[in-house]
Amino acid sequence: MADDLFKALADPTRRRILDGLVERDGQTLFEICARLSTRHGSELTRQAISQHLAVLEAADLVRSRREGRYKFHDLNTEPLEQIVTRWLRPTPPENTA
Amino acid sequence: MADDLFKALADPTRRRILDGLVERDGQTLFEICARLSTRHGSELTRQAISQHLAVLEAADLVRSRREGRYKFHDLNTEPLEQIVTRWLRPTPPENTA
DNA sequence: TTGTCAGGCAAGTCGTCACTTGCCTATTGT
DNA sequence: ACAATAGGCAAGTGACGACTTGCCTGACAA
Repeated sequence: MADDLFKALADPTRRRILDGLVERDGQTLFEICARLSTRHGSELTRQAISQHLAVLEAADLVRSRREGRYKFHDLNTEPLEQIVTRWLRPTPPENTA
Repeated sequence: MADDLFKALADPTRRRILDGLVERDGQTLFEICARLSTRHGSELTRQAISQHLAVLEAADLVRSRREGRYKFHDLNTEPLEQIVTRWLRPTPPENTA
């Protein structure tokens, strides 16, 4: 679980995909490809991106819904929450003795 | 920079090292080895751990200070802050010390 | 129905990463 | 001085990950 999460974040392309989904949620595979190509000079194949999306889905960072021949990808930031809280000193409980 | 950070977090052993440093900061290499061995059943070589520490240092997640023949390793959580804030919807700055 | 568009599966290549082995340096204690 | 301790450097191996190529399925429009 945590393994999938950090593995997913380890790749720069996948991080850029997440960046793109923050800007605009619910993109299709081709939209994501186009974005990576124009925004950043990515020359990756559609299949490459598709595989990246699979990894992101495995980490539950991206969820997909199918509609007809389209498949939309939505960002899920939930898993990110636990990342920092794992290593940050137990934040000062403020008013808990 | 971000590249080093996520690469560093991608490995489970390195994450456990960070866990250990949260518990007890300023450990030496041998202490870290011992911890990984006892706490988790790690049977990794000293050199393996040493290399992991180098990666963590490259990501600035760990800082080391040398004293005589000892080298102490300190956790630095600073780089972790930017992780979540990258993808979380712009959170209200409110408490920026 | 046929062509096109969005996406998927599978195998193969290549590079990188984790880990080991072997040897070396520096500091400390007796 | 000598041995033991804490750590470092470098080359080699094996596995996994990123990416490509080639082909296939399913949905929609003419």
